[in-house]
This record gives sequence, C-alpha cells and structure tokens, in this order.
Amino acid sequence: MSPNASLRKRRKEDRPAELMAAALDLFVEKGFAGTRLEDVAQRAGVSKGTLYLYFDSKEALFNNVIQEGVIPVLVEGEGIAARHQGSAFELLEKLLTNWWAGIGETGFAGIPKLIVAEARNFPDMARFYYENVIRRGRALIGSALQRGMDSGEFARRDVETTVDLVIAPILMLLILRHAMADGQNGQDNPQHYIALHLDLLRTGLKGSQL
Amino acid sequence: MSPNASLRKRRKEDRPAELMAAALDLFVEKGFAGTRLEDVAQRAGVSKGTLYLYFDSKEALFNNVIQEGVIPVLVEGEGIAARHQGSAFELLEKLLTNWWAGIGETGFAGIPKLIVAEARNFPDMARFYYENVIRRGRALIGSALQRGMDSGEFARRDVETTVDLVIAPILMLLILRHAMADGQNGQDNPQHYIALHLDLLRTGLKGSQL
Amino acid sequence: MSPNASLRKRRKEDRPAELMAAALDLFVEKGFAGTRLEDVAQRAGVSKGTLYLYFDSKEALFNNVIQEGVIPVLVEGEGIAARHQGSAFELLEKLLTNWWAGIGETGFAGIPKLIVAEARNFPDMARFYYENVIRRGRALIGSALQRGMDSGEFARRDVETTVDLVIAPILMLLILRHAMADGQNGQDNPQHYIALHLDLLRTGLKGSQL
Amino acid sequence: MSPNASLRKRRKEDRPAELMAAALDLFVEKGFAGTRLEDVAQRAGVSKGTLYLYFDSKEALFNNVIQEGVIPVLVEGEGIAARHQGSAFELLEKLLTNWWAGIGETGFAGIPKLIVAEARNFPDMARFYYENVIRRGRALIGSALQRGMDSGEFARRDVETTVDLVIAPILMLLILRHAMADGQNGQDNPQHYIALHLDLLRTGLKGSQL
DNA sequence: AATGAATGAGGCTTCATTCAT
DNA sequence: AATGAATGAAGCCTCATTCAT
Repeated sequence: MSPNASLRKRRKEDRPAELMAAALDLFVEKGFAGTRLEDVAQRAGVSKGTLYLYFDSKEALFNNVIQEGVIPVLVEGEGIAARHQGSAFELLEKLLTNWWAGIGETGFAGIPKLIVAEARNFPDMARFYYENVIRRGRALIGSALQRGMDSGEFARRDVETTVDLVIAPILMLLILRHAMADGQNGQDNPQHYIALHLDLLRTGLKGSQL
Repeated sequence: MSPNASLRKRRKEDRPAELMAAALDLFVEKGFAGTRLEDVAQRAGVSKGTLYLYFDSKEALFNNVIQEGVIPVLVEGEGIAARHQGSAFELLEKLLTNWWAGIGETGFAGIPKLIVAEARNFPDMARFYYENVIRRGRALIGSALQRGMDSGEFARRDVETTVDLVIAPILMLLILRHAMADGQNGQDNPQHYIALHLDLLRTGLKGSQL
Repeated sequence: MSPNASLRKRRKEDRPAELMAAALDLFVEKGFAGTRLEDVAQRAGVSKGTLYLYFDSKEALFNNVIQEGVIPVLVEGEGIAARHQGSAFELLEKLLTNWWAGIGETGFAGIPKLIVAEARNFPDMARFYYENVIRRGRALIGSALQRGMDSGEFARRDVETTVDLVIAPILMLLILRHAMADGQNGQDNPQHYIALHLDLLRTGLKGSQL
Repeated sequence: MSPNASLRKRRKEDRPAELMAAALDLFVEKGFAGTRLEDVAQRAGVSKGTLYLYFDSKEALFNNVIQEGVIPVLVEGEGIAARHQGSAFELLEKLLTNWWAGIGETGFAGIPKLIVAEARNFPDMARFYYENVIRRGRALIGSALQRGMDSGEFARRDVETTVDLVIAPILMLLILRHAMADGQNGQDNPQHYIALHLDLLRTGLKGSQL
C-alpha cells in the first residue's frame, strides 16, 4: 500500500460531501436551473462524469443537498431546546442567538434562500422541508411562547401567528444575506440585529402595560 | 371604421402589458431560467415570435417586468406617506396596512420573491431595485421611526436596524406567499398577521416600561 | 384627379424595379441567405408585406433580379458586335472597353459576383445565366478570335480556351470590385487595367514572332 | 494499452481537422449562411454538439477554416519562389504550374471562391486573407515581372496592374471550378488552360516586336 | 473509481411568409 | 395597393447525461 493510500481513501470517502458542498454554494448563488453540473464538478475538483458515480441526476443531487443541509439545522435547534432551563424569554433568546451562532454563518445558511427560490419547482422537496424543518422549528418557538403565556410572562396572543413574527426577521436576515450583493443586504452586523429583535420582543411580547 | 377596429387596436396596444403580466407570473413561479418563453407567449395568447416584436430578448423582458412591477409599489408607498397626518405609530400602521391593501394581493406582490431568487444572477437589476424600492421604502419607515423617537413616542434605538425589523415580517409574508404552496406559507390571514405585528410593535417600540 | 396622381402612378409602376434594384444591391453585398427581405423593403421604402404583392417569394425575387440584371449585359454586348466593322483586334478592343463603359460601373456589375457566390445553391439560375450570358458572351469573343485567326491576324490557338483567357481578367475585375472592400480590390483604375490587358493581348495573340 | 487505443486517440486528435475539412467543403458549396452546422457534423461523422467541443461558434469555425486553409497556399508559393533559379519567365511558369499542382486540385482550392462570396460579411477575415495571401502572392509575381523588365526580357509596363493580369486567369480558374456545376465552369483541362495563358504571356510580356 | 469525449433533446432567436385591416 | 402585426419553421447553441477507456 502506498504511503498516501489512507489520505487518498479519505478523500474518496469525502467525495459526496465535497460535491454537495460545491453544489450547495452554486445552487444558492444561481438557482437550480442556473447551476451547471460542470461548474459543480470543477469546484469540487473532479470531472463531470464523476458526479454521476454518486448522484443519479441533477435533481437527485439537489434533493441530497437540501436534505443534508437541513439536518444540522434541526440538530442544532432541538439540542438547544432540550438543554434549556429558565424563563420562556430566555429560551427564545437562546434559540435565536445560539442557533445563529451554530448555523447562521455556515454554508447551510443559504438553504432558506434556496428553498424560497425553488420550492414551487420542487413541491416534494418543499414538503419535505416544511415537515422536517419549518414545522419542527415552529414547534420549538411555539412551545416557548406558549410557556410564557401560560406563566403570565407574555400577554396572551395567537401563538401560531406570533411564531411567524418571531421567526420572520431571522429568516429575512438569512435570505437577504444570500440573495443580495454585499452592501445591499441591509445587515453587516447580525448579532446587533438579533439583539435588537429580542429587545423589541421583550416588551412587545409582554404587551400593553396598562 | 369597422366595428371591431378599436377592439383590435386596443389589443395591440395592450400586448406588452399582457406579455409582461404573463411573464411576471411565470418568472415568479419558475424563476428566470426555468421559465420558457413559449409558455409566456402561450399564456398571453400569442405565438413565440410575437414576443420579439415587443422585447429584444428574454432578459429584456425580465428587466421590463421588474421595472414596471416596481413602479406601483413606489407610487403606493410614497402616496401614503405624503398624505399622512398624525402620530408616528399611526403612520407605521397606515404604511403597513394600506400598502398591503394596495399591493399585497396584486400580481406585483410576487416581485420580492423574484428579486430574492434572481438578484445574484442579475446584479444590475438588483441594484436598480435596491435604489428605487428598498432605499425609498426604508426611508419612509425610517422617518416615521425617527419622528417617534424624537417626540418620545418611541424609545431611542438604532433606526436603521429597527427599520429592518419592522419591514422583515411584511417581506416574509410576501415571499412565503409566492414561494410555498398553499398550506405551507404559514399565513392564510394576512390582515391578522399584520395587525399582530403592529400589536407587538406598539409596546415593543415604546421600550422598557418603568 | 389630384395633381400628383401621375407622379404617384409612375412610382407604383416602378415599384418592382425599385425593389429589384434594392434587392440586387443587398444580394451582391450579403449573398442570398444573408439578405433579409425586411432590409430590401426598407431600402426600397416600402413595407415587408408589399414585396409579396410583386414577388411570390424570396427566391422568385432573386430569380427576377438575376434575369433582369442579365438583359442589359446581353443587349450591350450584342449591339456592339453587330455594329462592328474593322479588324478582329479592334472588335475585341471595342467589346471590352465599350462593354465596360456600358455595364461595368452600373449596378448590374455586381451580378457576376452574385452568380459565383450562389450558383451552386441555385442550379436553375446558374443554367439560365450560363445559357443566356456566358454562352453568348463567349460566342461574341470567340467569333472575333476565330476571325483573327482565319485572317492570319492572330496565331492559331484553341479558341475556346483563349476565350476564357480573354474574359477572365474582366470578370475578375468585376468580381473583386464587388467582393472586397475598397483598397483590397486591386483596381482603382479599370480603364488602365483594361488597356493593359489589351496591350498584352495585342502581341500575345499574334504569337511567336519569327 | 488496448489494441485500438491508439486508433481512438488518433481519431480524437484528428477531430478538429476532420471537422474543418467537412466545413470547408460545405462553406464553399453553400456559403456561410447557407451551411448548417448539423450538416457539417454529419459529414464529419459526429453529432451537432461535438462541434462545440472544438469550436466556440459557427463563426469561429469559419475563421479557423479560412486560416488553416490559407497556410498551405502560402507555404507552397513561397517555397517555389525561394528555390527558383533561371529566367524571369521560367519563374512565372513554375509559379503558375507548380502552384496549381500543389494546391489547385486540393480541398483548399475552394478558398478563393469562399473569400469572394463572404468577404463583405466578414471584413476581418477578408483583411487577414488580403494581408497574408493576396499581398504575398502579388509580391511573388511582382518580383518576377520586375526582374524580367529590368533585364530587358519583358517590356516595361506598370508592374502592379500586370500582376493582376497574370493572376486573374488562375483565380478565375479556381473560382469557376468551385462556383459552377461541372460542364459550366469552362475548363475541364486546367493544365492546357495554364499552358495557353503562359503562351499568351510569353509574347505578350515581351511587347511590341519592332 | 475516474475521466472527458460524445450525444441529442430542448430553449432562445431569426426571419420568410401570411393576412386582417 | 399597402401595411405591419402575427406566425411558426428552422437554426444556433447549451448542457444534462452516457459510456468507452
């Protein structure tokens, strides 16, 4: 066995991940139809044909990219919730800030923009994403809100809609970050943005102070 | 003049608008690359070649669609602000609810999703949109916030970031509505959603009580 | 009858000729396939549809252009020959110089280049041209040469091939003039060129002296 | 190495040359606009898309065909001149007959017809051809003529124009051969034609005897 | 496992031709 | 007789996919 066989082997085993990372970048940047498999292969440092050793088609690659990209988001979010102890607002705080720290600056952060752009072309993928990420993410936020309302920490409001309003600024942060060129995405300081969002929520959720 | 001469003339004069309306629908649904000009033509009830009597290329059609789609948004928003008299929060309220009433349910409401999906493929278009819509829309909201902070109606906060947070839920409403299939877009009751957003803002903007 | 009715009528009657003149120019410049009927119509100052009032198709227009363009060449050449009295070389001289004077600088001078470029795409047209121009033109030159050889004015040579050699420089003059841009067509002084050709022929046809 | 590996490799390396040969034939026959890339591919025994592995566009293919087709003409002609020793007329004789032997019956012989037909549509290509073939070919003939005039072998005449007259019948031979169908191109015996041209020149260049 | 040459379906675009006015 | 809007066939070109090596 040659001295760099293990290195070679490791590379081989990483091939799918490398290809998916390259594909994610390009899908986010150019959309599904606008991405050329040749560019994906080149960015991953392999030939076009090699792609087909690991993925049956462009669409299969796309689905894999989405599914793999979605897992860390779930793991991250649910781990945070499971470990939480403390007030409802503190949970919200943790969820938003820690989730950003774990996901927001990684390659996976482009997924929401990709979903938004392509959901109507790939309804199955959209459903998968909805069931596995949106629904579970909403449940996380929803339970925190419900707990706060039950304890009197928050004013009673329609929980489902409030969930949307808590999530929306975070999603927009991610989406704009990957949709617009630098300087047009509105936010060069995500931490500050999230902090201010929480600041508004702190009193906002409490509701009319007589 | 024959009885249907005016009818024919009207059709001709409306052709560009009809084509652009058809194109907007399809661009929003399928994205730029995923839209076939033949489908645009068919939806507008003409043949493929007819498109080229009015637009030089697919990209020219796209640019026209964006530019024309942007104008009503501007006109609507700035009209609302110009006519306003009253408190800062009331202005916010009017801007968000009236703007939705005027734009939110029209065909133009798909534009933000389209921008988000295609901005990186069409930087010039993105810049145009940024300069003509985002910047001016932000200025509108920003001046209302500034007025409220100056008068003591709102707590002092970073205005630019607060603008983002006021706008984000509205944008997400529009984007999800055109990105996801019915039942997955989170909101079947936009008025309620906007009202709740304003409700959270009412106390949120005021800031820490006591 | 309005005062300019006759003028109007005259224009109408000239339409086909105007269209053919415009078409000839463009066919010579761009070739058959490279010429757009819209450009022909525009150059003639009419709309595209009007062309079809006078010509059944692009190919019909082309054939008409060739046929009409060929007639003056014939008339000119045969008139010269019929009127001639004098030596054989003087006839050659007259044919080449007078024919140039009558045709060489007119719009019809582009026809040979057009034939050369398109003959293989339009064999019928090529045959027509061959029968009606080449054959008759060759006969003209050939009879002059034959007469000179019979009278001892010229050395005896293969008449058919000599005809080619007498004609070739004149054809090249025409062809290059319409094929190449100014400054690349070799000849800015056709009269001088023709005179020198005749000068070479004068002794050349006579043949080996002593 | 498998038995037909070298065969396959050779095929690949020959692809561009095979494609250009096929393209040259068709461009000469039908002109640039009249040639379909699908036909070029088919004649070379490959599919449409394969063309684009080697040439960026139809126009790039055309330019390559011209440039490659021009090189042998140059090499042939200048080699003949460089090796020459003897009288000026003998040089002319060699240039015309040997050049014909080396080029006249090959595929490259169609190039002049192609140039004549397309020069006005491709001015850059025409300039290239003018600079690299016409100018150098003329210089070759011109120096032979000049030498003959200086030595008294030829009568003194305008050299540039005489060059045109020496070349013209050869060019016409080539052009007609590729422009007209068999039986209409005037010459089925090029050697005889060239010999007679030289025969006329022999005394013609000497000029008026006594 | 990897390559990259080859394929061909499909989309954008042009333009000869038609036709209602 | 004239217009010019409309059509649709056809050609260039791209790129996902295949396959021999």
